[in-house]
Amino acid sequence: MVSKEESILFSAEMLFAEKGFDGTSTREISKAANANISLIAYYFGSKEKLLERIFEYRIKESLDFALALMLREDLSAWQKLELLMDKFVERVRRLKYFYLLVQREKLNLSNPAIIEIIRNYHKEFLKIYQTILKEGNKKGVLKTNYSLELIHYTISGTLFTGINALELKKKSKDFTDKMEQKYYADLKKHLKILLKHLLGYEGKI
Amino acid sequence: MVSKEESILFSAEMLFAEKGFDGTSTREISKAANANISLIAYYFGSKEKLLERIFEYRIKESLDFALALMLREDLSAWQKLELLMDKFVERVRRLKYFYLLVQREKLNLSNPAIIEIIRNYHKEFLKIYQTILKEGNKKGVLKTNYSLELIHYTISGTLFTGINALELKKKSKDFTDKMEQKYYADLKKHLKILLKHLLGYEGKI
DNA sequence: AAATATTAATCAAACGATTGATTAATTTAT
DNA sequence: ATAAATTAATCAATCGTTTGATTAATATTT
Repeated sequence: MVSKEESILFSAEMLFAEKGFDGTSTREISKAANANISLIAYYFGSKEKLLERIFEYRIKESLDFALALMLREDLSAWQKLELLMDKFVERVRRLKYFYLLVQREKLNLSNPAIIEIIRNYHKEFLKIYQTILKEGNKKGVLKTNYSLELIHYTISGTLFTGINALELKKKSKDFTDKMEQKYYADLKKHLKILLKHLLGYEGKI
Repeated sequence: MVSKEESILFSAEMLFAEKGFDGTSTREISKAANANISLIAYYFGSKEKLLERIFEYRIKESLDFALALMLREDLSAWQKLELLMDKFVERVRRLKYFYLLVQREKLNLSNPAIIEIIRNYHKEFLKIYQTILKEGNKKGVLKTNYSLELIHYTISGTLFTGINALELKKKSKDFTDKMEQKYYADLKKHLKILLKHLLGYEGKI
């Protein structure tokens, strides 16, 4: 049982992701959420602030999983990176609407509050990389002289571009579930290979 | 001296890129183009068809440069790839509004005509990679067993993600022209390193 | 060469529909 | 009975598009 407030939030997330912020009307949102249109103002203040709330809601939980991973002591640095790639892919897959929204807003850069959230998210993500890499560097298995920023662009760029292209493929009728499974498996493997090369990891993946 | 038709086309390209299709009104476009609002219908039929015309206009010239590069006989396969990376970066930089638009529409997938243009563009680009790689493979300097599609996702994903992040950086006052120059140089280098690893190139870059 | 007809380009004004937001009234829960 | 949640109705503003008229240039006929 979800409240009207949550219903509006989730409906808006999906609609904003699929049709864009300006391409989605408050009436569409309220209809999809089965809520009266004035409840948007009642719970969120405005359409714009509803968008901001979606970001706050999702980002809050977004870095936690990476942070928790970083602190695990039963894994080597490289194992952490491998797991990070797997979990990152799965997360973007599970929250595809939200990450579509993130990509849209990265192109927009019009809402200052959201710009700040994205900036901070990026910064925190780099920190996590850095912590893991320092650990791997101490043991001499990973090199850290390569630009972390460029590595991050490649990892997230490959992931998002790959998943967007998948959405295009899925529009074809002859694209099966099995093919989708393989697609995600290949993508995960590819991300690890990229990291292996860029970080000079010599072990098996 | 540009005609009103061109003026509308270029103004719309910039506005659609910066504010999105739905975020841009026909009145804004006509004002930016210094043209009467009815000229949009007169020259293009509708706002939607104006968007399609922008794609047709830019895509037509877009593959030509890659095609011409592919046919050059004075360059080795690896040299062609290096040049392709340089030119690709420079092109996206020069036509940043258009490539912003492309990224937006890759998230949208609502206009069938544009979906088809993007699909074809992607297909043609893969062909060009393939032709160059076959040539490099014949001489044994490049391996071609790696997925071309994944390589393309990584190259274009890295490029677009990098350039989008640059736009975010440029919003800071202390980001100088010199830093931007270095940023682009580093990005080009990084793309070549990615290719080198993924294609198993052993020579110097 | 002059007069007429046709075309392309441009304009201000208006169209009906939809937009995000707000009001005041009503229902529901505490 | 008070507070919180929800509703229908309404607001001014803006949306994409269309209209009918005007200008200037070109083509055709006399």
